[in-house]
Amino acid sequence: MLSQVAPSEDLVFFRPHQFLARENEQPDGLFHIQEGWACRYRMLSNGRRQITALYLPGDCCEPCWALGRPSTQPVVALTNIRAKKAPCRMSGALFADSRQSFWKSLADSYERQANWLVTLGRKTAMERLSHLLLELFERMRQSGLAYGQQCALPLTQMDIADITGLTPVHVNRTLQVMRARGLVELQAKWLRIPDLGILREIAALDATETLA
Amino acid sequence: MLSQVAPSEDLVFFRPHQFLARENEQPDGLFHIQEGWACRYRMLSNGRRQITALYLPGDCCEPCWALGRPSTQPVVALTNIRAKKAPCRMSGALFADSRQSFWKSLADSYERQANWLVTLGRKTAMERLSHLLLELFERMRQSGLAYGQQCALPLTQMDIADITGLTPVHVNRTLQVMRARGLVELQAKWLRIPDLGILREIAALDATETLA
DNA sequence: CGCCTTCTTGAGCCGACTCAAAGCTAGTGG
DNA sequence: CCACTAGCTTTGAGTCGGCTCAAGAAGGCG
Repeated sequence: MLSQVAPSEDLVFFRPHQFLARENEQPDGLFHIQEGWACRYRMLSNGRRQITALYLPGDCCEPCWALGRPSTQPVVALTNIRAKKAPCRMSGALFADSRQSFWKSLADSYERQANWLVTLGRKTAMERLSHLLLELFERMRQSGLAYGQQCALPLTQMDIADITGLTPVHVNRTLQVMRARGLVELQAKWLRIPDLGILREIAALDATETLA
Repeated sequence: MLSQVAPSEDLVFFRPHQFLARENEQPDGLFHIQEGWACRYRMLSNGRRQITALYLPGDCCEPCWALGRPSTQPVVALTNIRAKKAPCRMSGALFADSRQSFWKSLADSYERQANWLVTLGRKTAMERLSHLLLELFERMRQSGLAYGQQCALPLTQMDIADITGLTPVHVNRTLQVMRARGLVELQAKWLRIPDLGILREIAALDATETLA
């Protein structure tokens, strides 16, 4: 992957809670995440927080930056991260190679956001959690990081609460019900979904939602 | 803008409840809305509905279609609409003229979605309504369709409920409180905001949210 | 071992929901 | 001009899903 030039400054690393981008900052490059998870979020008064995007291995962070705007929400590492930094300019010659994949990641990201509007606006706690776990499993699977019915899931219940718009306490209680019903196994940052079809039904997902 | 060919078939009209696009359909063109309002939405079981985007006069419907995907959510007219249909292909010569404005509308739409994730996930009924009314006023103003502190707002309370993730009954009661406090005037499809600053505070909006 | 974060449990509360009915309003046709 | 209708708005009363506050248990790590 690294050419003979192999600019070592292309590879960047982050630790949990470190910022990949701050609010109102014009990022100087896109991150192609090779390992680790990050998220974009916004804080409100009262300490309320809402996570508005997750970046998993293989993801581009953040597609919208290439449209030439400052980042309006901070992006922070949730785990240790290894990423490759690419220049932001769409006109760049290097960038032309990955034009297709870039537009795909932008469209995916856009569609995921639209799906989450539906979930946050209209769904119950169990439907929200089912949506999240299915989406994460599916994204990990497409990156070749799922093993059978399982994958890593390095989120705390508080992170999950801030994605699903719930409180950590209610996430905990709802997950217990789901575990008791055999819908998911989730412990030690590891997720197993015994039956994707059943969980999809519970998530009240549209047949067309790809979760990719 | 229209060349000497001036194809009259570029102009299209819709009536309320008519579809601009259906689910899983590859739209053959983008609509530049000249007059009227439309929305994108998704239906769930139990008749639950969530609106995921609004298209106002001056808006491009739907930026994401140009990225070459079938529409995953239907788009329907909320009022009478007059629009201009443009070919979808980004490579088109005609399209190059409006490349800048297209990317701007895509980025705006993406950012509005991210802002609404925060509102639907973490905000109270009054904060949600304040966010919506401010955003609509601001968008109308930028299109030159606001007059002083007022603008048209051709939505029913049920539409508003489906945007804000509330029930029509609760929208009604919350609007009454807001009217009683002098925060907004809203009647006969007409909106007046006596004090934008106060409403912005109540909306719990981030200082960086442009609402454009 | 001690510290810190995360997870779990309990008890009480409240914002928003449901169900149901009545009052408006605008448009239609006689 | 008025009756009729359909859709929208308003009101009331009761319920509930998810929240808050608080404390304790279980990990993980130096």
